[in-house]
Amino acid sequence: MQDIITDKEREEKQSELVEIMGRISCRGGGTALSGRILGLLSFLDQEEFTFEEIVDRLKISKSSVSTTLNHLMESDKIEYITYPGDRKRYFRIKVNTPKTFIQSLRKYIERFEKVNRAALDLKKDRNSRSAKNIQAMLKSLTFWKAQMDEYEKEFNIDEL
Amino acid sequence: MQDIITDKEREEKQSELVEIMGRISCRGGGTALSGRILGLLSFLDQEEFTFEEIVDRLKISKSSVSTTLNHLMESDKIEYITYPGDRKRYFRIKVNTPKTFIQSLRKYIERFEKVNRAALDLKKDRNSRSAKNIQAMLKSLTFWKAQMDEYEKEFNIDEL
DNA sequence: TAGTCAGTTCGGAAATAATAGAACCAAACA
DNA sequence: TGTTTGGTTCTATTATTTCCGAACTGACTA
Repeated sequence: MQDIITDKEREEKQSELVEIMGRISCRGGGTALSGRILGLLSFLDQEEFTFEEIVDRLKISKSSVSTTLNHLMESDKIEYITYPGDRKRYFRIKVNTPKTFIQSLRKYIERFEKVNRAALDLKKDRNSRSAKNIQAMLKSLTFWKAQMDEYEKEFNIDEL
Repeated sequence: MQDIITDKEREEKQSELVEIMGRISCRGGGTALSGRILGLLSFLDQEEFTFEEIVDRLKISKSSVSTTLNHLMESDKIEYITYPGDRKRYFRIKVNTPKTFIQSLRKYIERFEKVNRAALDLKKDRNSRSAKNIQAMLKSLTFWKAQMDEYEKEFNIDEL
């Protein structure tokens, strides 16, 4: 049964989700603030927000918005567009963020793998408990890297 | 060509890796200290370490070691064993840690999925740019959850 | 040329997290 | 009974992160 919901109610609920995103984003490598900005650009019905709108709606300082927007652009999570005769930048989420998400995870995994491989090479006894554990770990890391390749193949959306 | 390496050199290199683990572990949800403890228990040739040995080797305070060891045990990364007539606890890494690693990731993904699904439900226009982006995201989250199931099946080592 | 607009940059305050220090405690033991 | 061993717990201290305010900048505009 579909509830009838007013636009105002809808927006309130959306704003709640924005706050939740802020909370989630702390884990997942981001600040509360970057999470809320991502939520705003993603969850509201409005598709593009100016700098000022973001400041007003989220009630965060211009400086924080400025630095956070730049981080989010650097990490390819958002982008902005402009309109002729309008100085403002209109920010919006960049489509298909998940790919970049995986890329940073891959980097982490690769680093981890490297250290563990080095540690294994230094082991006196490769059949020791801890050496075997490292081997098991490396095996599963290999699994995940393969899965990532799979993923990139499957979701390989055309880059801009 | 295999290099000949003395035990001393080996241990030095292993200790270096322990420090690197400390650095890596910051990302990956842990403290530098917990990373170093994991490295110590995992990378050295010695398989079991007492509380005191950890304190001495890593030069961190008893209190920090105590709390960190307890965290690591809670999150199933390490365990200890005892020997009759010896009060000391002998700490060692718990085999097959990777599984628990995936479990925490899964929890995060599920939370993220939930918020995004809620946001999608609140969208006025499901064909809007941001709505489509959410849909794409959800699709890839589904992919990863399936991959995790796959992983657990493949690496399903017998629980203690 | 002065003034506004749309931000950026710099310094620091506030909050939070990580680590240490010291006192404490329970079990074993002399 | 007092003392040592093997830790724990509670309270600082220190470091780091996050965020803000205020001053600044460069492009445009009146």
